[in-house]
Amino acid sequence: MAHGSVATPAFIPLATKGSVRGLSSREVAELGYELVLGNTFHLHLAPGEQAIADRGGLRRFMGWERAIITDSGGFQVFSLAHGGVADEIKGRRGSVAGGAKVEVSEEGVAFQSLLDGSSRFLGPEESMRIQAALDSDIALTFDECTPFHADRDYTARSTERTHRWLDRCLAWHEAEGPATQAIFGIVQGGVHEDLRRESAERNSAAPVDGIAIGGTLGREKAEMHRVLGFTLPLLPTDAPRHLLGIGEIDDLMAGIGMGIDLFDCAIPTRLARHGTALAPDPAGRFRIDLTKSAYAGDDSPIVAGCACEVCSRHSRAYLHYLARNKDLTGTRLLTLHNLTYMERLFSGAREAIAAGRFSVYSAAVIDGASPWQAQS
RNA sequence: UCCGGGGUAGCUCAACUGGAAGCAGCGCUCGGCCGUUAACCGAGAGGUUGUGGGUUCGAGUCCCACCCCCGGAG
Repeated sequence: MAHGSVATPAFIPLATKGSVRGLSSREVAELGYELVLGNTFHLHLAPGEQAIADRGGLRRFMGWERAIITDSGGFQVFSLAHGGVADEIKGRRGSVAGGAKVEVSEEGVAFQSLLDGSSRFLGPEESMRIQAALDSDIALTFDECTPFHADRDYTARSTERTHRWLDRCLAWHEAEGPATQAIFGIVQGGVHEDLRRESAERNSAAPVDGIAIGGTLGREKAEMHRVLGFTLPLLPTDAPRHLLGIGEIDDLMAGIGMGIDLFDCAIPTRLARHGTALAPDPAGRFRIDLTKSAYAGDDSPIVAGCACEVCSRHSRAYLHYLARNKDLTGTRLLTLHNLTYMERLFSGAREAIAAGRFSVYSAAVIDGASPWQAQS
């Protein structure tokens, strides 16, 4: 890649709107990350791709010297219609009303801007043009994220359309896109094996540099594992595989075990802003909610033995106090811890893989060992 | 001491001329958060309306006394 290599498997922090929320780009680099994910949709609405291009592209704009991958915006447009994306994609009924007008056609997606209500349109060519202007190292093709509640017939037609969009993205990129920019296709198909197979074959046959897996992966973790289980073997082994949006620790271990190279997720940064720290606690879903009053007098660090700045200097009591007060310093500290923890988890996985003992490492992590404990 | 204003949920406050005490904000407790509409969202608990009398079918609302708080005057 033009701006550095990425050791895999890797976790990719989200910089949706051009920043890893709460941290400076220098801090993110110092944590060891080599790739962050920006978003076409958000950056198009504000400040606009032209403004970013005028400032030398997204990397220079946000002061990040390493590589950037940009999501195509398909998922975001989808979220406009469905409101609570997580609820919809996992088959729950969303609590937040969607409401925004979104019309999907063969051409692309017409919608109203959340910022000013203006009419907007995003299609394969627009998405690729914007990603070219952002000058990301890796662009994702424009797709429709199939909802859990879509029936098989809709999912089939949607996936077919996403494939036609894939061709249009590649055509635009070949004609006008930056030669240095890599392209990842996206496998859709919902939870249906035959549709996933068709989509995997379609993407594998296309001249892409990597393949991402998107769309709903089912309601339960077991179903996600099932879908990944029959999808991954269909992908070429010589190109990076990116599982979009998945980031709970047990799922990451499972995904790495199945051969996924890249993961991006809002969890470490969002949970941090909501007062929750990542921790080696399977019973607590690998989270510790520091806003709970139980931590008001807890002098221990978030995770004993964690070498991060936060755990080496601050107590749970202090972080509890900061979180209760919605103090920005608390937000930053928890973000630093969570991203440090996630990177430790992945560097541990890389070492374990190199040593041929990933299954042991993974089992230990899922069983409640910290990354450094699982390594030994 | 006098005049005025005020005591309703843990806090700050709602409740037209007396008619079932509030979808109130904050806080608290619990849930949620997975290609970020998210420093966010949802649910719940919580009141003998300062105290004691009185009028009334009915009083947070009116009357009397007292206790606190705020402002002003002496």
